[in-house]
Amino acid sequence: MGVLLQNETAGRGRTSATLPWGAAHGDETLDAAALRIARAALGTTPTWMDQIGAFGDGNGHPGSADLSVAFVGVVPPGTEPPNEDDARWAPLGSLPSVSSRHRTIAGAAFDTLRSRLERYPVAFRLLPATFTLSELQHTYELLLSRKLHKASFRRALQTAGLVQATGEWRSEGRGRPAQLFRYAPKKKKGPTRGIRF
Amino acid sequence: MGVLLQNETAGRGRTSATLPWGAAHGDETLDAAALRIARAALGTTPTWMDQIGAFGDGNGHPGSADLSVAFVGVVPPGTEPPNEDDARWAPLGSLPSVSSRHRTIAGAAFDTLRSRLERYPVAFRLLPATFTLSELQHTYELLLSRKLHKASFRRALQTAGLVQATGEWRSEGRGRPAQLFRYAPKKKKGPTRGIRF
DNA sequence: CCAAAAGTGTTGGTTCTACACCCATGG
DNA sequence: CCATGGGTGTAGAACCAACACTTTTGG
Repeated sequence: MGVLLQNETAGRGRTSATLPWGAAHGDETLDAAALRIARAALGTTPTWMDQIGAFGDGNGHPGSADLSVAFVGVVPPGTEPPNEDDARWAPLGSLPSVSSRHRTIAGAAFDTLRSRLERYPVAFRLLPATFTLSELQHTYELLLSRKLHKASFRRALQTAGLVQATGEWRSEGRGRPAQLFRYAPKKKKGPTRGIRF
Repeated sequence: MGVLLQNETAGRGRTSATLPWGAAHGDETLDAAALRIARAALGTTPTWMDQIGAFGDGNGHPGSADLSVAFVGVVPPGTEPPNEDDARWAPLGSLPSVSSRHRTIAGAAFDTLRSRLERYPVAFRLLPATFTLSELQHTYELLLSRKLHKASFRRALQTAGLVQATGEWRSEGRGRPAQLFRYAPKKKKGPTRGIRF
């Protein structure tokens, strides 16, 4: 679980880190601009993106663009940026030398991702095409920041009908090999769950 | 369930309707600007506000501010804008002569409100200080766009411990009078509910 | 054999939904 | 009395968390 940071030379040889950013062109939508910037920083297309929101603290001078429209995107693990000098993955917990606004945005990105997770199966976009159920569970545990019970997790997944067994097995070092699954949602009508206050 | 629209004179005596809007001052935060604009249009302070997001379709000329940062706010029913010539409530279903972006924003506002509802008790901000349980249920049904079962709704509310009976009763015409309640949440820890895919 | 990780069955408690019913009021 | 809406009890189903257990690999 990392955040992609870019190195910037801020004059006199000093470097600082920022989230990937850029200005929107005059004739493109916000989503298109975000996708373009993400691709440029990452070298590949994110498997999922969504807008977080607009951030502005009012500290800008008139005339300067004191407004950031932030987006979140995710990629499967192992994705590396094209050149390590310009961009690198940083752990979410410790973002070194990042402006306070970018720190706020990174936190909000995590919140947005988590809230989307409870409504759409975003977690699968964070995994390769085939994955083990333990990997899926660990992804959910990372995003939700809490441990999940193995049997309950698998039963809920079975009920939701979102994955399909491939028949392949992968040995992960020690222990019994795990079966690989792929994301294959069946359009099922959830019968409108209960209300939560 | 209405949307506050403002009348604007668009030259040559033609009028069009827009969502309340305004430019942000250089030295105020986005939230402060939204609050200021909402107060000006409404005559009173919304009981709840939150950002929806940024909207821009790339159709603007360079130099013009082709970006809208939208907010939702709610007020109890019966709130009337100061003068009916400038602003009025329009039903959400039929927004006459509103630009496509503002139509998009109005729809997104409803979605944002609904998604916040499932996480925070926003519905109470749409009601007066005291209300009947049926009014509360109807508010939830409006926001969720589905019927709720009366007994289940009240049981869930009881469990959540969010309301307090006032002891007052109100006769609503026909039928048995309904007891009035007030919003009085007790800090209770929900023991981390199950997972939903 | 042993440790480790995958995968499954069962059980008891909680929560939800739907039904049925009683209560109080206006007409 | 009756229609209407408020308010409550209960039973069956669905759900969930925890435990216990078996299976299969590497060392």
